[in-house]
Amino acid sequence: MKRSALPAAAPKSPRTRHAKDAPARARTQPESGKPRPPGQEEQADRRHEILEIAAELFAERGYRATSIRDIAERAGLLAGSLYYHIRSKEALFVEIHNTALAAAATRITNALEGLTDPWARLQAACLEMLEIQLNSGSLTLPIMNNLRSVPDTVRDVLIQQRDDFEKIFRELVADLPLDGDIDKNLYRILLLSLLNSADGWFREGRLSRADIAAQILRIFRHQQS
Amino acid sequence: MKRSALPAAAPKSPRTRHAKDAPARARTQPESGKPRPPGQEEQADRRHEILEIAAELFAERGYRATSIRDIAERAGLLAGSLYYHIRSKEALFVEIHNTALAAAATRITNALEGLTDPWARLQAACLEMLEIQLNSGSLTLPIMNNLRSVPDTVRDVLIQQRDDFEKIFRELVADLPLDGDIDKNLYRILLLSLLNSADGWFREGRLSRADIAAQILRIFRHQQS
DNA sequence: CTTGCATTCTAACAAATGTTTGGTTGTGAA
DNA sequence: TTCACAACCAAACATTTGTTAGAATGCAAG
Repeated sequence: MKRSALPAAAPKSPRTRHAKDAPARARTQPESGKPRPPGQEEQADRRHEILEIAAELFAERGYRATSIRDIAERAGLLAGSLYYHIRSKEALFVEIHNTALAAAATRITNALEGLTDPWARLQAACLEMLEIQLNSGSLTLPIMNNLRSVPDTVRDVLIQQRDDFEKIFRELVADLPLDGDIDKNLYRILLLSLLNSADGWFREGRLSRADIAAQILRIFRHQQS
Repeated sequence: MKRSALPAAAPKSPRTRHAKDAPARARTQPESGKPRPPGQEEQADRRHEILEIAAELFAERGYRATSIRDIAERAGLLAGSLYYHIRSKEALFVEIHNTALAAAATRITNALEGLTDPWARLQAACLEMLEIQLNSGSLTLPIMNNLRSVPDTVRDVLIQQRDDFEKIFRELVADLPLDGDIDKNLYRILLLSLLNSADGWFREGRLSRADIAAQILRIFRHQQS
């Protein structure tokens, strides 16, 4: 309710503000880390930056708790200016989710390259999924849990996209020499539920991500030969 | 954005409504199932009903996506009337969470009664936790995931309360004859993460809750003797 | 009937929300 | 210089939000 600490003054006349105070870093250079070749690829670059900022906020606060003004402020814009780059908040969220899922899929597929042992493949996938899920900075984080707070129109699209993504794990689990009385469907669902909510239980400093992946496989490995 | 279908008329003068149309079931009897001894225990009964309604809505839509007016409408009241029973939305949520955690703790403790084998105890706890998590109707459902969308002031209280609750599972896991290279802390965290997000992956009709609990233990059971 | 009390309504408030419109700026091309 | 255009600002809009204040309602006790 009261997250932003106001300057404790000027409570009157909210419509005579003269800019240069709220956006907090407007009108400075875009401060990109690279030396920035000044002639090209600058069009969709700003948009990508905005997508990353929005993804980070959505990841740490959820869809509804993240306002358009929050995203705009972090990007150094005013709220209305965001609509030059995006069509709506829902469309922004869906696009973030789609590109994140696609990026995660290719990252996991790449991490599997060269591995043949089914358990080693599963462990590599778990580790890569943990890295993805715990680096909420970049645009690779799917927000696949927390679908409760998202509007109905958005959720259906996300679920469809998520099911496509989970096909990777469906094949991984299918190749496992699991005992016959273990339901492979539930097995995969439980494993994915763990990984998807990783940022809910992960504590920095204890076990490394590789250790956790190894521990997960130590639990989920059964009837190995 | 447009969840409530308006009556498609009367767009003007929104402050001359004459009641008896919006609350949908105002002014009827409290419709309690019991024959209702009409002299007593009626004070806190209405309040309990409101807590249950709010708990159900919070569970299925999340904290921010559930408005005071949603809760009030489901209870047959107007928004302002809710404040006769509650102090604020945050306090309502915290109270729901506390009573839910307490109820869940006693349910699980009761389910453990008489069982001595550590694996049987763990399975009973898992099954009871599943029942709790999948019956979002009553006031026993903790909302322990989804803490991202909750305000900062509330989250700290919930986390403290949740840690107390998880002590039950801490002892359950401590009694397990697990292999030495399995981190019991992570083991418990992963198991709880599964159970807490159960309503995110459970699909009605496939496996029964008891089957799922058995499957979970088939996965998490190691080095048994 | 009257009084008191519990419960709900009516009506508004300020703030926050997603979004739109029209203007302003800088920059590169002509 | 002029032109065009991409990117942003300024200012508002209509809703929705949590919350409050005061007036009605009904019911039980006196």
